[in-house]
Amino acid sequence: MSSLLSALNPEQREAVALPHQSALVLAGAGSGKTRVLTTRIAHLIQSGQASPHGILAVTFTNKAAKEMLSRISAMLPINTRGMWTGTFHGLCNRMLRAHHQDAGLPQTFQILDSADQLAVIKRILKSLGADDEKFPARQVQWFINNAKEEGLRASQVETYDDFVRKMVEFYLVYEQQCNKEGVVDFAELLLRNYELLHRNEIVREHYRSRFRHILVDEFQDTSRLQYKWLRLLAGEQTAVFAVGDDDQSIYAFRGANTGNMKEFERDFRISKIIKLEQNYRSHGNILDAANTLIRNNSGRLGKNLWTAEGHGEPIRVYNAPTDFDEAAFVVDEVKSLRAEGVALSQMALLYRSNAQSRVLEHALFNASLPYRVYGGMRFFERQEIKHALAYLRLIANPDDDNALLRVVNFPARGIGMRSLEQVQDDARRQGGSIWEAMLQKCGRVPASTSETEGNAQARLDGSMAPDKIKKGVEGFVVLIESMRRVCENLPLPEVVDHMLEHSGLLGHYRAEREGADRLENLNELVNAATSFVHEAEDDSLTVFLNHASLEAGEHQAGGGEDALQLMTVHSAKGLEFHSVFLSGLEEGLFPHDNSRNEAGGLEEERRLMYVALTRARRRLYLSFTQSRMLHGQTRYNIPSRFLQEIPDNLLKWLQPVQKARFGSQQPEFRSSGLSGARTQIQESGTQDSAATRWRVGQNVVHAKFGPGVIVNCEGRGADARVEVKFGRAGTKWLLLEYAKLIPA
DNA sequence: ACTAAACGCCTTTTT
DNA sequence: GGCGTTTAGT
Repeated sequence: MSSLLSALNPEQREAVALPHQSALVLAGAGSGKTRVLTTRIAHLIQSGQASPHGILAVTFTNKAAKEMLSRISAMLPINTRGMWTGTFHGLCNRMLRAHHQDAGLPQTFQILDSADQLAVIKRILKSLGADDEKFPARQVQWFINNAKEEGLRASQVETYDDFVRKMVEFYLVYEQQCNKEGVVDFAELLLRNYELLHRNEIVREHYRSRFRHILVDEFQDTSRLQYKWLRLLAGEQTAVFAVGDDDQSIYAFRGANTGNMKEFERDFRISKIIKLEQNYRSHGNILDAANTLIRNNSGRLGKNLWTAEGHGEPIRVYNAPTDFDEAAFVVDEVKSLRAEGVALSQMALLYRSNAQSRVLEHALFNASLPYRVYGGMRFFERQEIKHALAYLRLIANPDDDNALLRVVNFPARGIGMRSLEQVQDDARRQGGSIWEAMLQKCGRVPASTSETEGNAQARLDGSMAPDKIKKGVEGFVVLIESMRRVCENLPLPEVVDHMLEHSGLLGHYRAEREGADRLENLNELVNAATSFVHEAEDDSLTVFLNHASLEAGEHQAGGGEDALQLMTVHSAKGLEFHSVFLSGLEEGLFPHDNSRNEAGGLEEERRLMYVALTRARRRLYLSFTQSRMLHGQTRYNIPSRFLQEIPDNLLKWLQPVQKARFGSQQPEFRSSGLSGARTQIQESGTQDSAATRWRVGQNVVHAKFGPGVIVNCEGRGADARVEVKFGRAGTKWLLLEYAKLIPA
């Protein structure tokens, strides 16, 4: 038997050694999913069934793609060049670039990230004079992306009422604008490529005969369009090897469709689903918690993880009074874990939403613990970086209106709203780009009409001071032109360098009080360009800019060091750590309030919780707070229902250290373990119930509504009433005289 | 006419 | 805390 296969368990081996046919592998968390995928590829190559050239592998993040490649290289002494690996978006980009003409795109087409897209939409809405109360830009963005996800162009969307008609109108203008500027958004990458394959038989057959093996990681997270793309790309001779876990589907909000697994089974005539259920990652208690929790979901494909390891440690639960205390608790535990010899990089702090990271970061910073934040404000999404990228985009293609508008007056160079609107109007009238309009304004176009145009303009806008306008605009035009000229034959890092200095960005941030971080980031951009030149096959500016759009999250300053890992639960998927801290387990936060209205929202939140739990190998901390500062307001919360879905016997409740002297107690808890912990804490503080007046933040139990927390107090004596937020019954005002509230 | 400071707004998760 | 819009100042 091949040495590749000998290290696998029977199910893994079966999957890896499958003959040339499509297959679906249902792989639980920590069951060796990536291992199966990479070994399969290595096996295909080693046994001569495929060459790297004939393999296409789709992953969900760029990180995963890199990981996959490095693991394959470790198994086989071959170069993986020729193999196509990457995200759906990355692969589509690659293919579109190779066939830009067939796809109707300029060679240097640029990619809009979500923020760019939103900016374009806002601009359009403004120019159309749309009512932004009735048509918020976000909603328009959502509408457009959804339509694209459905595979629909503006002309194809069914307009059944005025509202939709309006939306479609925006969509249409947006489409035209993007085409004019030669930019594509994320959804467009997929749709364009789908249309290309659909329409163009030559291209389609080319790739069909080339890629006889397609492997898909995280299949449960594919969207409808992505699935349709796969189906189009896979010919009769193609074996599609899909690996996924329906319990870890956490991207429904961006179109992921677990139903694809069932469709895949049918469309690709899958005879047998291989299930990987042995978990090699976590100890028993952690796995039991995850299994019990996820059983509350309906419609699962069914799967139960088991481990050959022992139960391990109990799951530690901590109830903090405030988010501040929660962070302090995490810091303490991290310190002692480190003292026990656990590397910081083997500890993760997970949270539901990015906003939660700040308190944690603050505490870690003060404790001088090195940490690294993933996601959140990504490197390529920082404003100074976006400014810099905008200049680079203009160097690559000055017709990029979006980029131009971003930096035309940044740093300030005397181009105000007035003159901008003018140039924009001109551009619209002529159907050209803003850049072209600017060139004309400055009399820089030798073309036939330029002179008369310029004069006509000046007359039209007689009320303005044309000289002044021209001055600012002209300065900008000269700047961009000179940058383009100088950078034409410069290597990429020097282009960046030159741009940073001459655009005035460096000067601007040097002069700013709080500009140090930004300067550092800009400097890091030069480094990013340098390493890009070393790694990429094509190191042109255009490809670098694409890289920046598609891999916004990958790059970060200060890698290398042993540091604590901070990230959202979403970005933790696929990773594992010795110890995991999951913070903010509160109703409204996790599960998040916004998920309540969405169909299947709660179940998705639960899968998210499942993902979080299964990241831990050895130790797992769950924490929640009674009050939390969020968006500048204090919120009072009750513990997450997910805590109650974990069996009590797996949990160990921790107490604030300063209370320890009271305690013989490993406290005994009532059936709901939750209120128990709090009782304990309160009793050690103020035993007297008379002394504890009703106060905001107080946890209470109501006979009918169950547990809740006081969020507001009002009145005295007989009129005294409190506003209580209940877990199940919502928020209510209660008269203290009548409502039988019990302090919890 | 342009800039900078001040105010009110929103804030889930990501390619 | 960041954003876009409004306002006051040059």
